[in-house]
Amino acid sequence: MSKSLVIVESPAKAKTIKKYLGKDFSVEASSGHLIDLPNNKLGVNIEKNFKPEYVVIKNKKKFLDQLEKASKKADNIYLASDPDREGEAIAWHIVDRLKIKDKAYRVLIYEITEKAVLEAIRNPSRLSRDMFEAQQARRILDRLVGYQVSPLLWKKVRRGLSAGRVQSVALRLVVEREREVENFKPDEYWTIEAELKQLLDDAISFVAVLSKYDGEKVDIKTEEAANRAVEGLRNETYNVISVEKKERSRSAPPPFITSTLQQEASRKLRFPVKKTMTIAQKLYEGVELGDEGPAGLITYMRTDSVRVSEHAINEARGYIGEAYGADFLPEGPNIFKVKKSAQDAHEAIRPTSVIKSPDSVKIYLSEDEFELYKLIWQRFISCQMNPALYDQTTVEIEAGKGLFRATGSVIKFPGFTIVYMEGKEEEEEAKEKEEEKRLPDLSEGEDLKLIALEGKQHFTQPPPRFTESALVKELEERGIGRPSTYATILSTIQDREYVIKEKNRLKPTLLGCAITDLLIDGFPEVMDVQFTAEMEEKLDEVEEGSVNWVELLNGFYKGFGKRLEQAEVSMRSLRREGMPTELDCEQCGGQMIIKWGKRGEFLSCSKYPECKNAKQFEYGEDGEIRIKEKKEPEIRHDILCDLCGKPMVVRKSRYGKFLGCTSYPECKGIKRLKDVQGEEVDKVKESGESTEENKKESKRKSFRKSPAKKKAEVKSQAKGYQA
DNA sequence: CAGTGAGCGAGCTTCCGCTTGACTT
Repeated sequence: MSKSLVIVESPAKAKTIKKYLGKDFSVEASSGHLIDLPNNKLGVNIEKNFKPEYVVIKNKKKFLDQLEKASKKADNIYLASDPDREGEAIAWHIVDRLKIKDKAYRVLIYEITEKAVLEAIRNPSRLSRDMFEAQQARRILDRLVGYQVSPLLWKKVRRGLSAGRVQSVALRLVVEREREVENFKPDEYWTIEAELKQLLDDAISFVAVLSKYDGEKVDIKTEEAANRAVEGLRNETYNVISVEKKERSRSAPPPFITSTLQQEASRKLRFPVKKTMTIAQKLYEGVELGDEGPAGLITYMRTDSVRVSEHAINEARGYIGEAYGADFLPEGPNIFKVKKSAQDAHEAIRPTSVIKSPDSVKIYLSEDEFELYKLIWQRFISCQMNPALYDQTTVEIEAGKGLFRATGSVIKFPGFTIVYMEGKEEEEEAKEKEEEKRLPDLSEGEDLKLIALEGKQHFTQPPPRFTESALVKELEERGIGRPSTYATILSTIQDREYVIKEKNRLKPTLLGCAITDLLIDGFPEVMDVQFTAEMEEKLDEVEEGSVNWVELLNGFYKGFGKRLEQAEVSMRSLRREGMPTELDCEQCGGQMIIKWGKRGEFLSCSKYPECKNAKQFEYGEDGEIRIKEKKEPEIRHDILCDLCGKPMVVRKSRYGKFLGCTSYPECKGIKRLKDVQGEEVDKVKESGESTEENKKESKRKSFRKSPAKKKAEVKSQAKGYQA
């Protein structure tokens, strides 16, 4: 009997698939990519048709060795990495490295059900060079941008900065939103609201809003105009002229994909994007369920598709029929359309088994795991349920020249909302509440009693800053970034101090704004939000075999290479000009800017040389700038240097204070404080103080580095001490 | 007890997209 090896990406997936296949199959996982461009250099030979240099990724050698061992025992090797561009490249690199072309087959598994897996294994194909080359082109393009523009920023702005096709556009979106907020001029407007009720004794009141006056749409800008309108309408008769009832239905939202899961977990559970992904990973990999043993509770959490396996739909329909009754179960399954740009390699995020209701597994989960699982479970069940039905009533009321309007909405049938309601952003939520008010049963021609009539002042609102998940939504809609990278994009732009979180919303720093402006100026094509979409179109052509991958890169580099050369000379140097800050100069009121001296960054007045104010500073927790007041050295004109006769100055060392010559380093004259005038030696006190000194010492050593990197250096130093 | 300061400047930073353990603190 011949032995077969199946290679997948995820170890959790390997475990599941193993159960479906017989003992003639062994299943191994690659744990993602094994081969990549080198980390420490460009690794692309631009002159030689962009020839890439491939190396084994650090820490991945053992996975490759493991695969090699397993492949030697196998007669057939099925490469079942994910059925998308990256998966194809993973497969290609493995075949290439292990030299197993003769016994290698490609297998495309779209859903992890027994039936689908067996069928996929039964229909193997060959690897696709075109698809691999599309991935290679994508990879090289990103490398060319990232590894050539970033060094430009080191040179022009500050060390450690970064730029890239994805992160720089994400940053741009945040910066542009901020500018919309800044430039927003709130407009005043007024609404006229009438509180009315029927002429019956126990009638309940409702509110109608003036929509037209004298046949014109209401547009009131000032308090005076509002008062005039109120006065003109106060003594009119309020008469119902039309009552319109309409049935409205709302359909269930599709099951989760990565971006929508992140949004809902953020709105409903207040989870940051990263937390959502960590918990989802845990639910996917498996949770110990008492006697039952470990089980993966959800399908794969990094997906861009709303597709659901037939098996899962049937299971959900069975559950809905039983738990909620036939009224809630549609005649056929609800099918959702997969976005055209989706790679569709995985199913939607759903429970692996609907039977495992949130409550039935609650005791095995942490609070957060339970909440996220409940969210995923409910969303999935609800997506196969009937729409909710509402009765919406619109009433028009005439009062002299004024026409008032009131709307109300009553739920008739809850449908899917009995299980799950989609979360709303604060702004939307307020609006919806307005619309969901009840109206009394009114009839045409009926006169109403006016209880109150008043003008209400409003202001138009600026667009809100992005939350983390709102930015992910925006990126996803524009096809920028992938489910596996959304969380890292957010950390990157925050780690670089391009963006900070303020009240849970993303706000660009001055550095972020400055970098964005430089990049838009120097690389307008790459910074265009359309760039990725256009790149994807061309990658599709490479996949189809109609365009060669080198051709694609040539086309891109023709313009980009020129931009690089240009930017090298013409990009503004913020190192020279100074980086703007929020701080004002205390001497002349001008703006303080960060400049670069021989000793690294310092704060300088932008009016230099007219104003010579300068300050030392350091970066605090959130990248904010903390001024270090520099003490003027205490010059002792009464004490003179033994060697050259100049005055001496009190200096500090790690051992305490001493006197040094003012003309150091030309003159190295030194005196001890206690030797002059019998003064007390200002000794450095106990150990606590001296470690404080040591800290300062190490900080100064690394003050030229970006704060994010400081941590890394402290680590490597600690290692050095131990060795 | 002895010794201390300032500054030069080597080598380093970085991308996007797959995936998890392997690290110390």
